Amino acid sequence: MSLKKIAQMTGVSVSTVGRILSDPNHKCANEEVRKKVTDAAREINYIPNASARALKTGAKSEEKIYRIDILLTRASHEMSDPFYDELLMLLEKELRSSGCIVGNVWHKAEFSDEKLSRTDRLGGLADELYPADMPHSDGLIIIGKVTLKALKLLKAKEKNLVSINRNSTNCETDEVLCDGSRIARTAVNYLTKLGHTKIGYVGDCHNESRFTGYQTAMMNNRLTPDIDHIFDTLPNEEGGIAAMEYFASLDDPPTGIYCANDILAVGLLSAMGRRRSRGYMPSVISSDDIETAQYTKPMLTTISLPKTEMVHFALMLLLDRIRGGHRTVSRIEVEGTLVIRESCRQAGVLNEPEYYI
Amino acid sequence: MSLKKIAQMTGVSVSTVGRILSDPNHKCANEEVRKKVTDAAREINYIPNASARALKTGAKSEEKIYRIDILLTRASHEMSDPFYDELLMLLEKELRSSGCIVGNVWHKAEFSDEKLSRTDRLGGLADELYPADMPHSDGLIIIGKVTLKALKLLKAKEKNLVSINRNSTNCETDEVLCDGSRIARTAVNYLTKLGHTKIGYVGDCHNESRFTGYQTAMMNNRLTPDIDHIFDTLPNEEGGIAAMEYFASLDDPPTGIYCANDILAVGLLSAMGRRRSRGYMPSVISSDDIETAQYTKPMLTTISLPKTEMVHFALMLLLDRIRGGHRTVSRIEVEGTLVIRESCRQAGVLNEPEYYI
DNA sequence: CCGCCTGATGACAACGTTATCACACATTCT
DNA sequence: AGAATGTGTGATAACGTTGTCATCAGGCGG
Repeated sequence: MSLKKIAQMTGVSVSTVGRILSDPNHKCANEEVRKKVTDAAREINYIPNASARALKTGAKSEEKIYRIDILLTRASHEMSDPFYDELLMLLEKELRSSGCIVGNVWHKAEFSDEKLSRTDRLGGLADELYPADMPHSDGLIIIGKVTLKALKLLKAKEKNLVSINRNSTNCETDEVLCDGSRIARTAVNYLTKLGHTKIGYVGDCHNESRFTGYQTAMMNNRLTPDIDHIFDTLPNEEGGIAAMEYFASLDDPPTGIYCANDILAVGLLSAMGRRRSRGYMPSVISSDDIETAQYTKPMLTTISLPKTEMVHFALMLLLDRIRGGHRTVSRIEVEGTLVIRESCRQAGVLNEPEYYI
Repeated sequence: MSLKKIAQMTGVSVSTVGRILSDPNHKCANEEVRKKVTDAAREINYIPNASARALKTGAKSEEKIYRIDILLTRASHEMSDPFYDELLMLLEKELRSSGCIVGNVWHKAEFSDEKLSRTDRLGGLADELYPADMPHSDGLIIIGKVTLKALKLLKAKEKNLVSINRNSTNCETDEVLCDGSRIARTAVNYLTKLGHTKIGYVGDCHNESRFTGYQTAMMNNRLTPDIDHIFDTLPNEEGGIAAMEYFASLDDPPTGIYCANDILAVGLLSAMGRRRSRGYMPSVISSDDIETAQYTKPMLTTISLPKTEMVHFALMLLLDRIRGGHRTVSRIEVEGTLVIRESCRQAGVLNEPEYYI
């Protein structure tokens, strides 16, 4: 399979074999040796190694190695949410193991914060990411939400881009997403299957598909959500704590609570631990499945988003676009999976006190 | 441009640089060294030499050739719709050009016809496709609708499968689809942009996302569809003809008509040709973009489904599943594109009579 | 005869990367 | 304390090819 092999077969040097087989003109060697070598080459069906040849000659490689940039954006209230960091980590891993190299990694809030989205500010940032003179990377993967304006500015600079997000679609770029509504429904359905009828919601109530999912799931189960059981808050740990304190103060609190994301539930559970004397220990379910969900007390039952697959698909979509496999805007939708741990109990059964030390 | 260069810049060995830059896990080196190296790499815009890498690692680069089966199903009323045949043709082409082998190609109605979906009948068909002793292909691509029961039986026999469809999701398997509702909205929006306010619908009105899309688009444009302008029919050529005859008989017919698919529009246009004496020549738009849409008179304006990309993605999804790239059910959604030909005119302007010879 | 050219050949060093080994050093266990 | 384990490194050897050089034989003119 190599020049060396042929050299051994014929008893001549590697140099001679290489010379004979690579020179198109039949002028470079003794006729007798040449025949011996070409015969041997034919016999073992010799195919020159393109990589080695390219390496030596410095020519273009057969398979290009792509350089991919990453932009991680989050709104200011999402700063504490580890979900994005986990995605980022997995994405870098995926890039490397797919033979790509990680270019610039930006971590910015300005692109997703509405209040900062004045065009000039955004233009400045887009220029910062892609200065006129700098050589481009081959593509950009955006994690998190980006305002429409910012997206258009970015798209003007870099047309190979794909975004990964918890949910919601922007319809402007290739995108990997999870149907937030479906996720919420799965969560609520699980609570009802456990017998819960008074099911609360904690999280953002505006422009949040998980909230609408909660509503439809309640409706489908013929339950009408008590207005007092809906706690509208920014999705962070403090919000969870506040929600717990609020619910515990109610005369008729929900027995099951769906938190729009894990970090809310983490806050809620920690508050529950501190308040265990009150005896109010509702079942809690959320969605995302961040790392810490395995280490709460009780361990958090949640709808797990397939983070590994999300970054996998994002790269797949991006590479396909770079290579010209598709041209129209495309979306990949993945599904969440219910991961049952400890934080949900049958209705009427309190969570075990020993969890809350 | 090489590891050596970076090694010189940072003062560490080539080995360390290589290890840091190619190891997917962040765990292989001192954090300080790692930062120094990655920074230097970024600075000189390092791109690994693919040839060298392939040379070193890719000595064993034999790519498996997969054998893929195809199942084309259609309901009895869809038999005349060439959309599926075009998908099939493109899919076979895509398979071949991707180095796959086309296995069995079945063309069956039984799997999608509800009335035939008795379990024993379906079990028999699933057995026919996959007899117990026959060696499996590597995967199956389904074009068209399949009843849920049939899908489950098939899935039991062949777990690598993906389905391609006009719209609607089954949530059971990997799937490539087009949002029917969005397509209908694009079509209706185009008609309103041309000034039409009396917009009719021709097609299936039950369980058809294109119909709901028509309705929401009308609502969004503050138009209330006249009940007389909605023609409920099976989506075939006869239905289009019948619709035309029906609309022409109305005192106040729609000036623009959205047909749920091209084959309806083809029928409608042919009827319009024969009836031109009546002088009723509405704008007509539909969706799918089958081949014949280019050859009607007038040429059909339609929302084109990216058929090539659909089959491309179907194979991509299937191969990724076969190779273990993802495990949860995933969906790829593609978008239709408005293709403006001749069949839509400004409101108030009749279609040119010369089109209808 | 010597020196010079020519043509054929082999030895060897690159190309840039990754894999293997060995070493130094820190940590833990017996 | 000493041994066993684990960590971060660097030196080095491949991978298959091509380019550079040295060698060697033979032929030529001087």
